[in-house]
Order: sequence, then C-alpha cells, then structure tokens
Amino acid sequence: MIKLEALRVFVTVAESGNIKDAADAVGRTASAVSMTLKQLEDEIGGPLFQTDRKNSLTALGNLMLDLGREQIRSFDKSVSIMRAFAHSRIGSLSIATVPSVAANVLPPILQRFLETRPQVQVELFDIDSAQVRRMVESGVADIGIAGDSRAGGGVEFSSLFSDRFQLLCREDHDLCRLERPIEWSDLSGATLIRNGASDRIEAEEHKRLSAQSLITVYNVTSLIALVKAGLGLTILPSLTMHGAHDGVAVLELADTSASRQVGLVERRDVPPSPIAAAFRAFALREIPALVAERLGRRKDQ
Amino acid sequence: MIKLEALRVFVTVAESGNIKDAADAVGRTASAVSMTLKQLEDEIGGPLFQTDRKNSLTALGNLMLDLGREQIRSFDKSVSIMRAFAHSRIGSLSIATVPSVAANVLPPILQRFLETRPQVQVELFDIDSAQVRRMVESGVADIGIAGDSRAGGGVEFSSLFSDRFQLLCREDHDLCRLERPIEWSDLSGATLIRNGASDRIEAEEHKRLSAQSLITVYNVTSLIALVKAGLGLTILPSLTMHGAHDGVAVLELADTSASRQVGLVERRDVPPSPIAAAFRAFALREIPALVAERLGRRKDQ
DNA sequence: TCACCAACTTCAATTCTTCTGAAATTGGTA
DNA sequence: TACCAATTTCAGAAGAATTGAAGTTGGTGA
Repeated sequence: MIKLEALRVFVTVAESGNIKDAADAVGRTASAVSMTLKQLEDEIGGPLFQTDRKNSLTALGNLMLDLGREQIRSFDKSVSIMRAFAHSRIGSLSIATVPSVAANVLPPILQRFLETRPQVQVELFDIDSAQVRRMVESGVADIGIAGDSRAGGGVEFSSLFSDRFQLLCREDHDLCRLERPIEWSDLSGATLIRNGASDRIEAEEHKRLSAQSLITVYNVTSLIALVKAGLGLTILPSLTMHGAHDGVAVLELADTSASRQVGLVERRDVPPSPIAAAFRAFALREIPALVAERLGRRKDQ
Repeated sequence: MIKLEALRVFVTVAESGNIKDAADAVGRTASAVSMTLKQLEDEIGGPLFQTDRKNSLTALGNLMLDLGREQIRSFDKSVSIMRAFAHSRIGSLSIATVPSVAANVLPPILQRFLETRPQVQVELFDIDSAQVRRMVESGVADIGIAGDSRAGGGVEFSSLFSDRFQLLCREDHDLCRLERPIEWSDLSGATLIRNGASDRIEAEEHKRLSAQSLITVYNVTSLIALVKAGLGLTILPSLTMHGAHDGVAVLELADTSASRQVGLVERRDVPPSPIAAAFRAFALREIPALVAERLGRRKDQ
C-alpha cells in the first residue's frame, strides 16, 4: 500500500535533486530515503528517476511529482482545517438570547471572544426566553442565554448571573419621594402594567397586585413609553432597562428575592461543537464579571 | 503526524456505526481500531464520537468524516492514475513517421495497440525521414519510424524491417516485357525520375543513372502521376507504392541489395515514457511480422 | 434496582515496518 | 585508470502497530 509519507519523501528528493540533501530535509539517513524510493517505484510499477543520481525525473516521475505535491498540499490543508475546528478557531456559532442580554452584555463579550478567533462565524438571534429554549432544543441555535430555569425537556440551564427586579415609574410619581427601597405595600394603590418578565416574580404580594393589573405589554420600548405617558408603573429586571430613560425613574425594591436568574441554555445529551464549548467556557467566566461591573453588584445572587 | 490510514479507519468506523464491524472491514481487531481512533483524537485535538459507542459523531467527527472521505477518494484516485500511467494504460503518445509506414503499417498496429489502452491519446505525424529524426531529437515526438540509419546525434535507430526498392514504370513500357528482374544495365537508356528515397541506393550503377536524371520529385502521389503520364521511370521502396496503381507496373530489381532499412527512431539518453516504451516493444514485435505478411517476405532482410 | 451482556478500552507481549550505520557498488571525473 | 562522492545493500536496532486477554463501561431486561 502506497503511503502519503512515501510521496512526501519522493517530492523532497525530486525537489532537492539528490538523496543526501533530501535525507537531511526530512530528517532521515540517505539509506532510508533510498529504500523508501525503491519501495515506491516497486509499488507504482516504474522508475521515477532517469538514473540513480536523482537529478532528472522520468515522465512517470514528473506525473508523480505533480500529483504527489497536490495530494500532500490537500492533505495538510485538510488536517489543518480539522485542527482549527477542534481548537475552535474556525466554525460557526449560533447564539439565541433575550434582547436585554443581546443589547447590554453580548457586544463586549463577543468582541473579545472573536478577537482570537477571526475566522469564526457568529449568528445572533434575540427572542424571548421561551423561544430561546425552543431554538436550542431544536438545534437551530448552538447555545442560548435566557432568564429563568425550570430546566425541562432537552435543555439544561447554567446560571450566569442574577438580575434584580426594579420598579419603573414617572419621575414625578409620589413613590420617587420615598427615598428608600419600595415595599410591596407601597404599591397597593398604584396601577401596575404587567410584562413578560414580571410574571415570574414569586412573591405573593406581587402576585396579588399583578392580578389587578389591566394592561400587559411585552415589548420593552412600548412598556417604557406607557410608563412615561403616565399609564402606570412596571417592574422589570434591572438589565432590561439598563441606561437611564428621560422622564422615568428606576427605584429599588425592598424585596431582594425578586430577581430572575439569567444563564446559559444548552442542549442536553448533545455535545457542543468546539466553538460552542469554547464560547460556553468563555461566557461562564466573563459574563458574571461583566454584569457585576455593569450593574454594580457582586456577581451572581 | 496524522496518517491517511488512520483517517481510513475512522471513516470506516463512522460508516459502520461500531468498532467491531469496522474492524472486520479493515481486517484488524477491535482493539487496534480503538487505539487508532484514540490516537487520531489526540492528534486532532478533540473527540470524534459522542460516546464510546461509536454510533454518533460530534461536530468535529462530522467535519472529519467529510474531509477524510474526500482525502481518501482523492489519494486513491491519484495513485490509480500513477499506476495506470506506469502501466501505460493512460498518457499520450506522439509518433512521427514517414508516410509509407503511416499509410501501410501503422493503422492495424495502432488499432491493436490501443485496443487494450482505450485511454491513451495518440498524435501521428507523417513527414520525411530527416524530419522524423528532428522531431524525435527535439522531444516533440516520443518515437519515430523512418528509413535509413546513420544513427547520429541524439537519436538511436532500431531496425524493424527492410524494404526492397522496386522499379515503377508505365504498363506499356518495354521493360515490362522482360519478364525477369531488372538489371541496372537494362535502365541505361531510360529516363529516371529521382525521388527522396531512391537517393539512398548505394549501387554505383544506380548512382550513375541517377546523376543523369533531370527530374526530382519528393511527393509520391505526384511521382506516380508523372510516371503514369510517361515522363519516365522511378525507383521506390516497395512499401511506398504498396497497392497497385492503374496504368503503372511494379517491377523487381535484380540487385537485391537495393533496399532501405526502416526502423524505430528514439531519443538516446532520455528514457521513454511508459506508453512510449510499451509502443516500442509492441512495434518491435508486431511490425516485422505485419510487414512480412504484407510484402510477402521473411521479416527483416 | 440489579445483574448481565455486548461493546469498548487497556495493557503487555509480539509482530511488522522502518531506520540506521557500515560496507559494497556505481557512475562520473581528473 | 583510479579516485571520489553519491547511492544502494544488508543486517541489526529501533519504533510503530497489532494482537489476545483482561478489565471497564453503559445499556437492557428481569
């Protein structure tokens, strides 16, 4: 059986024009090279050089030089692609994430992640938590970042950070004058606008308040516009409304248990691609630190 | 260093879905296959299968399956091309030959030669002996077939057959009535038309006759037309005018030494390509036999 | 939940391949 | 004709791959 290694030796000899130099180039003795060449000629079925001074090729030798070079080039390239992929320097990464993370967390993370991986292709979807889970489960996204857990079905949840809920109201609202964290009881007379995120708050007091609410808005921009217009208050995770909005105030809640967990959503039982694995490790290390800095808190909890 | 053989094993396992069947397929034990796979994973830098039951590939495994298959296919194809070339089943063959051989000898020879080599490309040039030698010497033709030898310069001559000179005259010429081989002296009063081939006849008597000749014609068709028109006689190698021409008679010469040697012309010091070598051997074996039959003579001399 | 079974992996011994260094051969050159 | 450097040959050494047996592992059915 002809080996690629034998072709490598032959090409080196053909290029050197003699065995001695070729032997040095491949790190073997001249006798090893000579034997390899002989074996190659036997297996191919004809002489490769015109004389035993290896300075001129036969027609067969020329053909083998061309084909051999091409094979070596192509093989080495394939191997380097395989290695690059294994080491997550190439490939594609599809990330599904909730908008607040996409807007406030991912930009610097992705930038740093891709700095050392200029060949990696990234797709980013921002959608709600339920759809993040669905995209990961179906394999459309390699990895997701979403709030909440209840790790069910085919996905697994790994917490990255916790995001406290805060109260959003007009700057001229009475509550702004309290100058202390807001108790649920402070909200008893207020008009609450429900949203997709606030429904996850477990506190009984909030559930009661929420039940009386007549408006539910899922889009954050619309939600803030309604608050600004004076239609009511709303409760959102801190990261969601990161960055001040003119005319609205952000107030802390006294109930510090009112928070959502944000974390990685991954498919269970299906190993991640090398890039996805690398991104996972990077995210677990970098996102908590970044969020702690952004929100001015201890990381996680 | 990653070996193509390891990729072969991997592809087989990936296609079988388990090690045992793959081991049977490649003719090794399961443990050998397992070790090869492990080594491959180490060298590539990542796992290829999702579990140690080898029925589902990782993303890396899928990539390697694609690239590996392609490499194997391409390598095997290259090797088969090299072998086919070495065994003269493919390649191209450029033959330069004098017209009489091209017309009377080569057709059946080439047909039989190519019967078992349907992929071989042939180029055929018919030119005069001097140009045959020039084309071979310059490498434009791989092999030549020409009369005469005087093997000089960079070419070598190997005789294939000898071709007796014969006399060509009008059917109504006086010489036709002799009913015996023609002596040089029979031609003393005749008008001789010289041609490229007849100049090589060594006999003194012919040289004298030839010196008196006023017309020289190199093209055989024109030559015969002139003879037919009654402008004179001419002396040509038997093969050149093989096949009767209406209105002209072909007469034997008594001087049996008047003949030309026809043989292979090859470049000296440059080994022939495998196809050229194969054609050489075929020609040396088949052409003398064919000519003997055609001209009704013993082969060579 | 446990025990079994088949697939896979590990390990040490063996076999096969390739490599080395010395000696012989070859082909070109003074 | 004799020399010299390159190449080839050869036998032993080193290295790589393979084997068979023993040990793990993970899935399956009682």
